[in-house]
Amino acid sequence: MMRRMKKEIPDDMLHDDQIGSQLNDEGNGTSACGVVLKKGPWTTAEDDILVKYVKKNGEGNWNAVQKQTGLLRCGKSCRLRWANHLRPHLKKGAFTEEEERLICELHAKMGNRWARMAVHLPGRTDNEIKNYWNTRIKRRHRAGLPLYPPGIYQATLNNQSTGGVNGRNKVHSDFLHKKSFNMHDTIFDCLKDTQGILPYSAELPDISDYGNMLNGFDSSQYCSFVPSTSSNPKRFRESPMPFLDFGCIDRNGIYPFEHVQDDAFDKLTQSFGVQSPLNPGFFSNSLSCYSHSLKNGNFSTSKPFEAVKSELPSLQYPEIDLGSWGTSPPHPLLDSIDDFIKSPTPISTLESDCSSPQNSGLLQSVLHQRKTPSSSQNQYYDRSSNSSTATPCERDDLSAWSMYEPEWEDYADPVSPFGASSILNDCPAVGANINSLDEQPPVQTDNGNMVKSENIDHVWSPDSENYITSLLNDTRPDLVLDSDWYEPCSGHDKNQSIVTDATSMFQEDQLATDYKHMTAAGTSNPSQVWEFSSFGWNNMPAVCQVSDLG
DNA sequence: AACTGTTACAACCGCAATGTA
DNA sequence: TTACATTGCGGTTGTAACAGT
Repeated sequence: MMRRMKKEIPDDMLHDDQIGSQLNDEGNGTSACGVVLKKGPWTTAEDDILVKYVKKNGEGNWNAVQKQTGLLRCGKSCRLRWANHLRPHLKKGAFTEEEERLICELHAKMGNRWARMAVHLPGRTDNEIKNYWNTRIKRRHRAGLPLYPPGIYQATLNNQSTGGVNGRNKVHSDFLHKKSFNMHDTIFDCLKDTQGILPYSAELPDISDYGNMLNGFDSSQYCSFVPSTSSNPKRFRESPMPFLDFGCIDRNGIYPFEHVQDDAFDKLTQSFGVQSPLNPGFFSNSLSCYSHSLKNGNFSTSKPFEAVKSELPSLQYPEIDLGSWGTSPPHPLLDSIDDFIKSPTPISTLESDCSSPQNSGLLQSVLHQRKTPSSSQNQYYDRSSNSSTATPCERDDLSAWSMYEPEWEDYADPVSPFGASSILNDCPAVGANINSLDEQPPVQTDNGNMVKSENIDHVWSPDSENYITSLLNDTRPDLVLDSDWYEPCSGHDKNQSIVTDATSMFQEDQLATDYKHMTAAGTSNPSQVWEFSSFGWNNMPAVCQVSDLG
């Protein structure tokens, strides 16, 4: 990676506008003593002051720096400067190949948890890693390459599948994580106004990622997603998904979806200025599917919404940390999905209205699409027949992961889920070397400069059926009781029905397309690019996380 | 040489978590 | 228990340096 050394800025080169305009921790650009604080690049003199202070007083109490030294920097800025530049044993310079590989692996596990990643890279700061990764994202996006090197994804899956008793649910959790649910705030606002209630957030499917999923299957694009309008994902985690007023839930815990108020969707549509798939018909019909399914399935004695939640295409619940399902705020509709999965209720009775040929289920639809020779993407995903025999356990060299094995559960990331299409698109090629960074080494240009290029020839080609099967086996072995669970009339009606019911509402490509348009129209910022086919490049979720650090 | 686009880096911002009086 | 301060984190932005045209 090309590195540049930034010039140190002498004291007298700072402009006036770099002084005092910063909002410090007190929020007014001044210190507690009313001193106008400076912002912008640090000077060597300031560094010296800070270093001396830390040597004398140790780290911490950063707000005291200004008070004791007169340094016109807020405590936060001092801490950052020290942590990222001044503290000893910082490793400067380009990342080594080993470090780059490690970052990829760590990101696959942790997502955008830079600070935790930095722990594994001595001398490197979270900021460095973050910058590196963001640059990598742009670079690879531009090159049309998958973000993760081959082997990362599957190895991660393998690890999580064997990484502990908690792996199952936690992986599932990541799979569904809300971070990938980035819907314009307007949705929340208008619905909140209408519904007046912000129901538990976990029940609603992530429409955006159903779109992602569909498009993800369909697209060779590696990833993309709807950008959040909130700059802080933590905020988004808290954003409920108030599509429904669960105050209407009946005493059996079943939500009568017919009660979804149409005007809520009208508002929603209006907010985006387009006719959207989020129209009343869409939701009421789709949700009614669930309702009927649940009712028909005699879910009243179980916890229907958990079932729905879990059996949606394992993809999106706005805020779910399966690792903490047991500790989530109690909701009458939420409990362990396993209760449902293990329910003695004959699954045949769960056949819903959605199980019509027209609504045969997202996964089935996707699989069918994959099987269709005319699929525009088949070329891309086709791979040798022997690849289809590969199982997660057979794939890749997992040695690179061994060092993290004991820590798997430490890196469950409720923030960085499996992305729907990320999962499906990021599948490494069979036999790919996990140690490969999927990048070409720097190429020397005519003038001798080294330019890092992308290997555009690399193709990740998951086998749809085996891949999804292994995926679900890895993520929800309790769900996928057999590898051919998705096969119609395979005798595994239960599983199929579950998935079918859960995914039927989003199985139409047009829906995803419409919603894509809707979201695009909904942004107030014309320059903001809304991508829908999968995850966004500037906010790539982890390939997987297993559990939360807690 | 001028311009444009990209990269790498530094720093800021807002928020949440944690600590403390 | 609560209010406030501090710390930590991740996203975003700004910009210098560089590459290509």
